[in-house]
Amino acid sequence: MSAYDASMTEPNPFRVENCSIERTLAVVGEKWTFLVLREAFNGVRRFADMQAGTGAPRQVLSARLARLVEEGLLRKVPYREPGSRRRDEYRLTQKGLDLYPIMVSLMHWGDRYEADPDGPPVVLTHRDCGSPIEIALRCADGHEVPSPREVTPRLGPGARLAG
Amino acid sequence: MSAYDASMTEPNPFRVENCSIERTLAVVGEKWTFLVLREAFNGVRRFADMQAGTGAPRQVLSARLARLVEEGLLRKVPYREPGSRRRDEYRLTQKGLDLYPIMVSLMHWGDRYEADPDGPPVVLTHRDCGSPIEIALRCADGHEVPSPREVTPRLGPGARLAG
DNA sequence: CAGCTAAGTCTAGTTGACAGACTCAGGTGC
DNA sequence: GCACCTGAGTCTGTCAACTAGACTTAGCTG
Repeated sequence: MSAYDASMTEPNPFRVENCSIERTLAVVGEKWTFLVLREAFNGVRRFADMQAGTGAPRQVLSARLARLVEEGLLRKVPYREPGSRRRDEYRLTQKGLDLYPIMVSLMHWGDRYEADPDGPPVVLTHRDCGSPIEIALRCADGHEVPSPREVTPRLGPGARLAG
Repeated sequence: MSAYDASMTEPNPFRVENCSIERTLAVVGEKWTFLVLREAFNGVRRFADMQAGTGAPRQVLSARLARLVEEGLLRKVPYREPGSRRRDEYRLTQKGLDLYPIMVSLMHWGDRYEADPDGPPVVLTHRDCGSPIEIALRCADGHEVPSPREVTPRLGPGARLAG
């Protein structure tokens, strides 16, 4: 997947029927799910707080939480406030935590193109030194890869070409 | 936005009403749009090819293309095959191209957690040296930041706290 | 048992996706 | 000028998901 020359009969010779992006989208590729995940990354764990943070209708939130638990991105952890019944919180699993680069990328693009004129509302910083966080594309040899144009797709071991 | 300690009254002190993630999601936060963008990054430009690659119903595709043009992520470029009328192709703008880290992150997460047992279907490589592409989180001082737990959010210049 | 409250579930109306068919609009050949 | 062509839409009725608001559930406490 890169910006690619279209002077071929098949516009995309890397069109696979088991595309990983599409697999990811099947799990998280819609607004409410992303917002739930955003809340989870912000440490929000309880239903009511998730609802306040996302603005999702309860039915939508309930369904998304159940789905994310089922898919293994969130797990339920029981808790009980004094005076209340036992309830569950929702916490990110490692599988869920590994979505972090996606969330940061979404934020940075929004910071750049959709933020208010005052600038970004939240800045992510390195806990140890305080410098802002960046997302970098590089190759395994350590080269910087600043643009999609310097990326060449290759068919991988699991490639199944589509019609 | 990081994995955060929840032992406070406000579960998320960085809850802003102008969240950049949410701004991004308002533009691209649903399946069909991402699939259109995937095709665009793969060099697919024409309606019929977009449709073949995404599987989107024509009405959905037409609406998404129009929206992406309106939002400035795609632009229309006229073309004409001999024997045919003038038509438009759809190409990524810089604004659209800057979504690349999101697309790569989606792919990598899918490669890791949702791919077939044979492995990823497509591997992105550095054009100049052939090594696989990676996404790295680091800070502006050059430190590696391997986990959300090493990230500290701060309110930015545009922060508008939510209720 | 009544009251409480967080986390769901329900319901009728609205909106968007969907499959399939139809239309449109320039180019070409007759 | 007309018929044919074809890629890019547009239309339509059905189905699925979202939505706002209300209601229910299920443990705990007094």
